[in-house]
Amino acid sequence: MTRYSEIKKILKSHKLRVTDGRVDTLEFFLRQAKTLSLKDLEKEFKNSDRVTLYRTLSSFTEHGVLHKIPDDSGHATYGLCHDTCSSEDHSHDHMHFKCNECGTIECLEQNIPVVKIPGYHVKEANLILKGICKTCAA
Amino acid sequence: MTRYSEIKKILKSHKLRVTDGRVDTLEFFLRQAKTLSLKDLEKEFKNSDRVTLYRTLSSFTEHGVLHKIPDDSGHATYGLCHDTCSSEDHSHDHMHFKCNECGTIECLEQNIPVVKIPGYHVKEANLILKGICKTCAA
DNA sequence: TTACTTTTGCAACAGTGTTGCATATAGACA
DNA sequence: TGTCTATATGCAACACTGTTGCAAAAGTAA
Ligand SMILES: [Mn+2]
Ligand SMILES: [Mn+2]
Ligand SMILES: [Zn+2]
Ligand SMILES: [Zn+2]
Repeated sequence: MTRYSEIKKILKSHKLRVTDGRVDTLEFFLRQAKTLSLKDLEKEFKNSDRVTLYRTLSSFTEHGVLHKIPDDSGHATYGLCHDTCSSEDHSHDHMHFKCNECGTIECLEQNIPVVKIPGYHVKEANLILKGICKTCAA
Repeated sequence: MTRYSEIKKILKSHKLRVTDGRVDTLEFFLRQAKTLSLKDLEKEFKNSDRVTLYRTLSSFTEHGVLHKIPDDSGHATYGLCHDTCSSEDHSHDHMHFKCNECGTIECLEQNIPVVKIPGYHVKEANLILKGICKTCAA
């Protein structure tokens, strides 16, 4: 199976129309294998419209191809979902790591510990660790 | 001791000049006893300049009167520090809770569990829980 | 009171995110 | 394959938070 047909398959399985821009964007995510921001896409696809890239990220997130990683920096970052995610079931319990040196944000394997607080209904948890990543620490 | 002299004392102990705006802002934080954003201050102090309020939050944060609470919504929120915080020592390990209904962000007593990841240097952790707060759940 | 330092108010700008709308295109179906 | 309809795209424009520069005002210490 070619890379292109694989990407098309992913898009279709998430009920997304196959367009050139979406194929390129998804291919970029798969090739980079790391989280990306709108800015990253803008740099990569200089001829593409900013708003279209923005909407690509939105629809990917909505359809379970990507998940939005909460960040206080003002730069929204996106990471690939696992195969299990769809428009319907789209949940993530893993934590994230932001490197103070290279700036990359990584999805970690580890899940966020369950926290219970008397009187509260906890429905969601976001844990972001900061420090020096494996690559930069080496 | 009057409220005003108490507030003056707090400002001075954090090496901040006592100005009308700072007294009002700190008084508001103490009275509300909850986290506040720049927007909240703008609503309360309609005659004040937005930039001045912004800088008040900045200097308070810098001098250990407030701590900035990371939020992905784009609204930076601030909470009072404990008495122990100063310009020098200004650390927080507690988690925060954001209510999906009333929108308030609370500082929780509980500290964030320590997470270790092989190969990484974790220096900071931010855990934000979301759901329904005690007041809204009742 | 004076002299020095910091804060304030105003204007202006930067950056991200977001919407509306006309046009182009993908996917479905005859 | 050609036609139709819903969706995606490109462009312009806007909303909003955060941020800086600078001159005038105010705080503090001598
Ligand atoms: Mn992730
Ligand atoms: Mn707090
Ligand atoms: Zn790194
Ligand atoms: Zn609530």
